[in-house]
Amino acid sequence: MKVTTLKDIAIELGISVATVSKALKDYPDVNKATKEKIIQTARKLNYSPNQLAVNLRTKQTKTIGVIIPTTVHHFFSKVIDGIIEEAEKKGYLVIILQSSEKLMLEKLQVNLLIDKRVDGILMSLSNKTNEFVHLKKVLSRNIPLVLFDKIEPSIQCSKVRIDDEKAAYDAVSYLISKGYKKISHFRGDLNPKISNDRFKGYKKALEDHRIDYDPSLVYICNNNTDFEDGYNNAKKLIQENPEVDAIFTITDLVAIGVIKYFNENKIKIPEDVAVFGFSNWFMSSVVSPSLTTVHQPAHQMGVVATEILLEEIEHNKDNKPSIHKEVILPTELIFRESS
Amino acid sequence: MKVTTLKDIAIELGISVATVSKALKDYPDVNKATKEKIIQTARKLNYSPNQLAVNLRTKQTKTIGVIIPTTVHHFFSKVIDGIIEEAEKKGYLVIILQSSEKLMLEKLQVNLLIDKRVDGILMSLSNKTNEFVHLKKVLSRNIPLVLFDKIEPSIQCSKVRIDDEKAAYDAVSYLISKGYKKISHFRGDLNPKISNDRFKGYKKALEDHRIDYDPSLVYICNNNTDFEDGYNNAKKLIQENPEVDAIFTITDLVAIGVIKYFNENKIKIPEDVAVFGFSNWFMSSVVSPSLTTVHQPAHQMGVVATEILLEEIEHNKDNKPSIHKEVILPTELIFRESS
DNA sequence: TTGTAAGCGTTATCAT
DNA sequence: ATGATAACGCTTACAA
Repeated sequence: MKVTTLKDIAIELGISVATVSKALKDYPDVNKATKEKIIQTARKLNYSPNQLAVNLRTKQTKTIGVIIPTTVHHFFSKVIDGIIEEAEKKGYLVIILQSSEKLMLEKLQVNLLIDKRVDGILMSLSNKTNEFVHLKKVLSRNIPLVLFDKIEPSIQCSKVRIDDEKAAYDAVSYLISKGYKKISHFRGDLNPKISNDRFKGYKKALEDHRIDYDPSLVYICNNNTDFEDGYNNAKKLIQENPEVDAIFTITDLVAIGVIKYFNENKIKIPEDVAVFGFSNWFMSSVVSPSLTTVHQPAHQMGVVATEILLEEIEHNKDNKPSIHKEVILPTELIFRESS
Repeated sequence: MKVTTLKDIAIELGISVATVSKALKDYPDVNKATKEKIIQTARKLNYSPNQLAVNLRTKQTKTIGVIIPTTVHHFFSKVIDGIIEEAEKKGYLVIILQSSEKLMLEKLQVNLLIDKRVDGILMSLSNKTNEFVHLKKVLSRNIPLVLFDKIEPSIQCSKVRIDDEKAAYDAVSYLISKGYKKISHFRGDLNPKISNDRFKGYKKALEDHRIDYDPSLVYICNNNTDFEDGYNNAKKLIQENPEVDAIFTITDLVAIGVIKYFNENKIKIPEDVAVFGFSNWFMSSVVSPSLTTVHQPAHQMGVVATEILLEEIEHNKDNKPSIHKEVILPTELIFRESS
């Protein structure tokens, strides 16, 4: 089936393309009768505008790009959900790219999106991202950029995140208030800000409550902060520091690995060792014992980041100078059985 | 920063746009020296082609569209991962849309993708989809379409799926071989083919092993086949059919809801009641007791569906008649503690 | 009220 | 080897 264009309609009716275009876009200066005719034949020929042509002409694509480390992750899949939901609501399409935690890919993907002329870009940086020319390139092209979750403070753009340091501080302070003293931390990679912030919060809570910080109680999750990290680190921890009485983990998945190991080895939670997760992933309420954790508003983060991005896009169109926002979404401690 | 176009380069060098275009596309008929100059200035001016213009001209967007019921789902997030991975490998971008199990949205989104001139579409149908004009519209426009997972047999296009009936049959047969006799089934919605196929497999296994089919042992998961469905149906089941000795569930999430309820109520798994899941979601190996289930190759399904789609797209370009494939990916029973 | 024509940034044919 | 030109399908200022 041939695809109908404005020209086809124009020829069919023996009028000009311009008039057809105007009629279909509801311009006031077109005769009611002709307009009616045009709409009729448009419908008859099953016309729908070629967005490529529209985009080229109007210089906007009604499309935003998203670059995240991975889609297979409870947190990111909820963020994506929020992004798509909000974007669709405002008539925007969403192109999703995965950096797979590789800086090189991330740079490449930024270029892809720029060439594709997306109206704006949403990013959560890879754990390996330690230089930012690609982000600056986006900004220098005047393409709105919003960073969320894994952000870089030095980049001049809007950001949506939680206060990781405070959340970690609160979590560890709670453990301390419950009487735990030998508190281990299973932290994330050394590079990402969120990982460092949570670590800082952990350390600060100890200090503020006069507990000596013991570096040997800190374990790094370098297997992609996965279930296995929790499982394996728990094993090591118990061997190396049998006197430990609590663990604060960088994320729920790691905590669930810990729980699995402890359950298998008859280490009682929280009697022998308490466990505190991070994210409030759905599964954390389901495992046994259920996991005490920090609620992180993933879906909302997607929605808010997209709202801000679309605002900036509209702003940009009107050539107004853009004002960047930094939104810090509230977190909440969720108390369950594990501590 | 102004975005560089071919024209800018041409002016800078005092030559024609045509030559610049050819040089950058490595046409043979351009002088080596001028070509060198052109490439230099292109780099200097940070040129990258405006894909919108390229697309309009070449009539292909190197973009594919994906419509799925939801992204927040272990199965679909793995499929997406496979799709993006394969698409990126071949230089295609991926636009993702969520139907949220609404037929109306699904139809709308098909139109969006058509207008956007995507080169092909990948779909897993919503549970509510019971008419297919929108799919036929895609085909009549000669846009390659591949259905996966939730498919519709009557549509003439390529399909990638598993053999749900056989997988369910094998699962239930296994339960029977282990001596279970009162086997309940927590099934999915009444409309989707996969839900009906799994139900058919369940029923056929009973019949083939001379166990009477008892409709009162079949429960429907109508809360989006969620954790709650498992939990609530388990409660009802135990009240209404205390003599039940096994449950085959439509999906792992439901099974995990069952496990939660049983654990809370000291019903022993598998001694009192065995549980069999479906999907082999990562969590199924982690819960206690670990879940016996059917392995469903989610990531591979995404990869294969995309491979087929891109093949058809290339085929289409050469105006060859397209041959549709139906690929059935193998499943596998994964035996763990719950049965 | 309708139509003409330029232009968005490319590509590709056909002259030169 | 290079360039002029039309075309892709649409929008929009301007002319009729």
